[in-house]
Amino acid sequence: MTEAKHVGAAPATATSEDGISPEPCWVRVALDVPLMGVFDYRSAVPVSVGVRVAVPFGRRTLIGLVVAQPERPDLDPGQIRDVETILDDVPPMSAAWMRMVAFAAQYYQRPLGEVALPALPGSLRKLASYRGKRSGAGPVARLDARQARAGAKRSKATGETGGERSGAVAGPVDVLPDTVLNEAQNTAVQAILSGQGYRTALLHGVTGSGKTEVYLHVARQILAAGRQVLMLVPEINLTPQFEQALRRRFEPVVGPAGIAVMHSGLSEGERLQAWLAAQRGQARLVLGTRLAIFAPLQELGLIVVDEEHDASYKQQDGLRYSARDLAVWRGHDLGIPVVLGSATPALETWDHARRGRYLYLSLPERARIGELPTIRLVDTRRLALQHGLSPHLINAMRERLARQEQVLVFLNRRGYAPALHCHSCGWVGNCPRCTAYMVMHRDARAGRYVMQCHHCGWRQPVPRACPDCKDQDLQPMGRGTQRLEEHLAELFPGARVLRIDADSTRRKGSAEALFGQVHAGEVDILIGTQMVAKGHDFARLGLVGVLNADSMLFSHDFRAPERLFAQLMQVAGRAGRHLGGAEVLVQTGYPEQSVYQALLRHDYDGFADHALAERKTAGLPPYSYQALLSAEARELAQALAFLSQARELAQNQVQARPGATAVTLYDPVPLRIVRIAHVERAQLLLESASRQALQRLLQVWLPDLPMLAQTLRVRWQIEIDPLEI
DNA sequence: AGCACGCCGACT
DNA sequence: GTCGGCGTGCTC
Repeated sequence: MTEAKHVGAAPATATSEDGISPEPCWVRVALDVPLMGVFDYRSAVPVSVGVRVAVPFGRRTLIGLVVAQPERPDLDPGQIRDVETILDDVPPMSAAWMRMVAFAAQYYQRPLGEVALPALPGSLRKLASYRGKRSGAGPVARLDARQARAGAKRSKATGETGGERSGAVAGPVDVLPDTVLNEAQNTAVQAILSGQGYRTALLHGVTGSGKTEVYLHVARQILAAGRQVLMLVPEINLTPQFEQALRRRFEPVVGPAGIAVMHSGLSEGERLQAWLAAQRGQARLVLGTRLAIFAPLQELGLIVVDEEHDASYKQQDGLRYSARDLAVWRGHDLGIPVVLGSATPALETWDHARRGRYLYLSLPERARIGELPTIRLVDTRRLALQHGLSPHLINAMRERLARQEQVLVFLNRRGYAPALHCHSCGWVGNCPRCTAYMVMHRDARAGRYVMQCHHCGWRQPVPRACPDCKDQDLQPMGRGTQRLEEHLAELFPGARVLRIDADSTRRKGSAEALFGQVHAGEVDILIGTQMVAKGHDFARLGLVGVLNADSMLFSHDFRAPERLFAQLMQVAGRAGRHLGGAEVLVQTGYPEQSVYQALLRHDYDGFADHALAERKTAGLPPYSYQALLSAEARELAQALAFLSQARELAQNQVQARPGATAVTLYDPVPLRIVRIAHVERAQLLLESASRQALQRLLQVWLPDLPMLAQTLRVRWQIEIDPLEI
């Protein structure tokens, strides 16, 4: 047995004073490998649960997390290897944190290590950060040393002695200059704070109704009570103003170090710094994207999830967790309040509120000046459209522009035209690697057009003639934001037109710059994709035109109307918060659709109740629970074969347990876009009225799949509570 | 997922 | 003769 080395604090003593080796200790370690289960190791000294260790694994060494100290190992002791290093440069992860990752691993059907380790900053889980570097002390010691040096430099410069410790809330919190709340906001704050222990509240209010003020007032009380606050937002880059607001309000109390930001855009060092600040209790308030739900917060007293309906809370690769759902779980586990805020709550959330499982708090009107914009539908079925624009919209734009107001034209389709089409033979340009149209793009710098695949990134020049019939009459089909920009510039020659989409904001910081132009009033007509729908409050925006909204309705996904409603409400919310009399024109060929009718009345409640009734009839979520098995292979047939054999295995499992709540196994189906980058994909949906029944089936079924996948040469993954099917 | 072992093609 | 292609087998 070799002696485990320590990194950081106290050295380990493997042998006692008299030189006799004590009994070895067993440690159970979670590793970030795609193998179900945990791995036992031998250690000379006991290692607490929640401590990281470096262990040999096959031919390499990995950092793992100790999850148990078993009496006996699972394996024959002869097969068990020794812990190489105990990494005790940070305190053990708390029992509560361990519970959370264990729950997530179990619920999302992944190995514990694949959840726990990626939840740590990279430098704490990669051995490279402990090797080779000078002083060898590891990333934490290096960071602390650097900060101590920086601190010494600062205090030398300012003549101060002590460092700025902001571990605890300093001074009376009531000194804060707080805004005055309206009655509904006040009621909400009181209701959230009045309960004892766990409680999830749905804070329902349109854009501008003052949800943020409610968060801030509640947070202030929690901070004053000496607890930490976690605030989640969908995308940190779209809401730097959120951080500004927090800093303005809370920096005087908790200090600059009292607020930490966590998102995927941070560098390795910044990430570690924020994580340590949270872990050590220096950060009292953590603002972050979905990954921040795993922040180690020992004194957590409140979790806020802003725009809780937003799909960004669901991770779409690796561990497919929902940060919103984990927030509710964590709040429940810790016995603390959770606030879910939205103008258009997810129907799952709405259902909980309706049943009284969540506290329902409504902020009915806009808190500040301004009224809700008027929404009008423009029935495009009998209209002659000009470049896709109805006469109504064009006229309304004229009027608004004449009044020096800004106009937003919303079109959720980037590029010049969604396809290239041959008028004589009907050929349409497809991606050579995918079963998808190539999108025509205008390369502004080169002044010419290129074809681009939005699924795999493939690019090629625009063909001069049709590859099939050699006809040269190739025409762009449909309209993207670039083409719309061109048309609008022709239609409104005097107007300053700006386009904001993923293409025009590719370079870092350019989104900020473009939004800045809009805010500064340097833009008359703004063209935007969904990028413009989130977060920004355009003070001088008098009119929003929505093009092509119907395309979202045609999606086969049962959540399409819900997403459309949320998106349109969100876009409508951009308009005239301070202006008054703002208007939203939605062009549609289906004005009688209930989504649009509800939208006209700003009637989320009506829409949601109607949609829920439909879901209930159809047995769809939230009245059932789903899991999605997807498979990819070179040939669709392989993927389908894997899925149908998997389905058979599941069928056997279902039949083996009569009396259990039924789990429906649908037929395997190819994905709508079958091939992406030469990989063909299919999926199998599982559904049950009982979450437990579904979970139990998955537990016995999934272990059979790796072998099946290997023989059929198929890659697969399981997603729990899929958002898109 | 890595990482190595293991057998078959074009080259310093 | 090797370098290297990725098939498959294993990891407490």
